[in-house]
Amino acid sequence: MTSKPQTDQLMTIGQVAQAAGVTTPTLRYYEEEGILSPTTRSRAGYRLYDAQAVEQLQFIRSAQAVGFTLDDIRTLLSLDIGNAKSCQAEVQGLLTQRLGEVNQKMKDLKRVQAALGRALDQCRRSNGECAVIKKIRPAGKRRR
Amino acid sequence: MTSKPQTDQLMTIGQVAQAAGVTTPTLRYYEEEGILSPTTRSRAGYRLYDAQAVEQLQFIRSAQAVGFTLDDIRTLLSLDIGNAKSCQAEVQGLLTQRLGEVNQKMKDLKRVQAALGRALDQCRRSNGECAVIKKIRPAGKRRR
DNA sequence: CTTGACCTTCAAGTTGCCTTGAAGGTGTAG
DNA sequence: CTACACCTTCAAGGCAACTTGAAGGTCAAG
Repeated sequence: MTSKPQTDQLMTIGQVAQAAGVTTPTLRYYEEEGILSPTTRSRAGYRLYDAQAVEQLQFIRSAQAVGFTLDDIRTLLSLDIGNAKSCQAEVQGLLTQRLGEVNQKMKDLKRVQAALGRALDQCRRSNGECAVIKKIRPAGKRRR
Repeated sequence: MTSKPQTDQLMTIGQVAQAAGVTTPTLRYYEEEGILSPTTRSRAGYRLYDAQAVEQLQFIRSAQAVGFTLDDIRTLLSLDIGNAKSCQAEVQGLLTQRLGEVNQKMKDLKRVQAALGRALDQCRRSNGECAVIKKIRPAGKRRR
């Protein structure tokens, strides 16, 4: 047969999950929630995703990491972020509003960064002094 | 209670809640979780907080807004962020690690910002074209 | 001394975002 | 044909971070 072209290949749920660093139940959950659906299904009913899905998942995880809910993200994705073709005053307004939220988060993040930086600075400055050995918990479970 | 708690005065749970924009059950929950405790109690058992509590709450809400869990935040606060006096190699390591996470979040946030910016840009560029009026949901419930 | 806005504790309920388990079909290698 | 690693659906379970409700105590104002 003709060798399959690299571009536009479809992937199974397991391959996408692996590539994006999520689990397969999570992908099924995202479909159920209308956040990310497979491009098509195989004859046997297997979910098949295109390469774009991995990029979208990366966007989703980034947005989640900075505090957006899946509900927020669904709305954002519905605006066809990246290759927007929908654009009404309403859409523009929503985008502008969300950009405002992002800017607020930027401030929040800088505040946290500054606090950590200050603490670390003071920590280094007063070195070789502290006698008390504080027990540090190994930083709870990552990623909600 | 006194209607004007000016300098260095202690505040009741309701006053703190109002000043920080949270609810009183949330403050009680934070105490239960060991995240923020009142400085003292009145004779009748009322929680009394000092002014610092409001600042700490602002830090907590900022950290939450950018995706840190209360568990993360408890750890950070236990390091006495702001006026650090504890400092061991372990603590320094943890702070450095957390700063790394913050930097990752900065990247995530910029990715989201870029995507929104791109969409808005394309939106403005192709104005007066789109015929389809898309129904926009009024942006789900804010704050997880 | 009563009213009404505060405060208290304790317990149960809710929402978001998955995770885990059961029961079974699919596809390729040996 | 048999393993075996995939895939399927459906249902239940779990954890974080609150929220809500019940039952009652506190306190300055009228």
